[in-house]
Amino acid sequence: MTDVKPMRADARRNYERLLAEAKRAFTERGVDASLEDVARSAGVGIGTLYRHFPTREVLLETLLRDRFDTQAGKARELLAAEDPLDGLYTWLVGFGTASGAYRGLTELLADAINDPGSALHASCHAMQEAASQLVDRAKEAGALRADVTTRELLLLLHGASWAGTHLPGERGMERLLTLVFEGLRAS
Amino acid sequence: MTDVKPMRADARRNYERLLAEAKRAFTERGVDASLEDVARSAGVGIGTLYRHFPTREVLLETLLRDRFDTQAGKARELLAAEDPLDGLYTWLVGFGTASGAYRGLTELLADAINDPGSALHASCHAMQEAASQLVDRAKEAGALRADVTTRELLLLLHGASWAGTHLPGERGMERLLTLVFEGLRAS
DNA sequence: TTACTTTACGGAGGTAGCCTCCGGTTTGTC
DNA sequence: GACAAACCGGAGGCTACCTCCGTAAAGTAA
Repeated sequence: MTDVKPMRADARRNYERLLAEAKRAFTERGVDASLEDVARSAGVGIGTLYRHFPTREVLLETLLRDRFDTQAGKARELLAAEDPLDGLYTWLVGFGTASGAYRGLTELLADAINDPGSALHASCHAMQEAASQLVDRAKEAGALRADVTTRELLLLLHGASWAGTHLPGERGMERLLTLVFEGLRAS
Repeated sequence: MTDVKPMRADARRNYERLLAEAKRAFTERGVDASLEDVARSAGVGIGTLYRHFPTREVLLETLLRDRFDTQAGKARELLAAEDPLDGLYTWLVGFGTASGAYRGLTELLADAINDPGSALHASCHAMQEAASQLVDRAKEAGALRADVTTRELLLLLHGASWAGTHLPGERGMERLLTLVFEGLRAS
C-alpha cells in the first residue's frame, strides 16, 4: 500500500535534526516559536524546513503523533478498568497532559477538531473516538451524567487544561479537572 | 488629585477615531488585529496610535474599562440577590461574556491576573475582588463547595469561556458553565 | 572512476507587522 | 499675528513568514 521510498541520506539527517530542534523550541517557547530559529539551530536553510514540513501544523503533528497513538492505546486498555469512571478520569488526565505539552497547543487542538483541513484534525478525531467509548461505558454504568456529550466533556477538559497552563504553579490542570469531574457524576 | 489637562482638539479627535476603529478591528479580527490597520482605517499615522496607546494592552484596557466597571457594579447589586448561588452564577455568566468580547481576550485576561505589570491587571484584580464577595456569600449560605477558591472558580469560568469560543455555535460558554457550576454545589 | 540523473539544499527576496524616533505641522494663547 | 507647547506622521530598523529557483550533493549504472 504505502511503499515509501527511503529518503536520501542528507534529507533524513536534516529531517531528524529539524524535529529535534522543533521539539526544543516548542517546549521552550510554545507553539508560536520562530521557525527560522528552528532552521537556524538545526544548521539548515529555511527552505529545507518548509520542504519537509509545509506548515507549522504538519511539524507539530509529526512531533505529537507518537504521543497521541500511545494515548489512543491507553483508551483501549482502560475500557477494561474495574471502575468506568476512574478509567475515564485517568484517561482524561493523560490526554490533558498531552495537549498541554507545548504552550498554546491546547488552542490549536481545540480549533483542529472543527477544521477538517488541519493537519492535526485526524489525531484529534481519533482522540474523540477513543474518549467516546470510555464516556459511553461510564454512562451505561450509571456513573456519569447522561446528558453530557463527549464533545462537551472534551471541551471542558480542554478548558481545564488551558486554565491550568495559565496558573503559575504546576498540577493546576489536575485540580481543575477533578473539580469539574466530581460535579459530573450521576446523582 | 488627577487634574487632567484637556486634550488639544486634534488629539482628542484622533484618540476617539482610534478607539472606534480598534473596537471594530478587535471585534472582527480578535485581539491580534494589526495595529497598523487600525491606524490606517482611522486615517492616522502609526506613530499617533502608539503615542495615545503605548501598548496593545493599554488600548484594550481603555476599550474594556466601561464594561468592567459595569460588571463590578453588578456584583454589588447581586450581593442582595435572594439566592446566593443564583447571584453568583448570573454574575459569572456576565463576566464570561465580557471576557469573550474579542477573540483571544480570555487568554490575555488570564495572563493579566498573574502579571502586575500588565495594563489589564488592575481591572482583573477588581473583578476578582468582586467575585470573591459573591463566592463567600454562597459558601456561607452552604450552597457552594467550601473547598473551592475564588481563583479556581474564576479559572474554571475562564476555561469555560475559552472553550465556548472554540465551539462553532454560540451560547456554548453558558452551557459549559452550567455543567461546571451544577457540579460545584455543596452536597 | 566517471558520467549522468534525480533529489534535495539554501538563502535571497517580497510581504507584513512591530515599535521608535524626530523633523515638521497644528493648536491654543497672549 | 507671533510664539511656545503639543501633537502628527511616516521613514526606517527589526523580525518573521513563505516561495522560488540556481546550485550542490547523493545515488546509480557503466
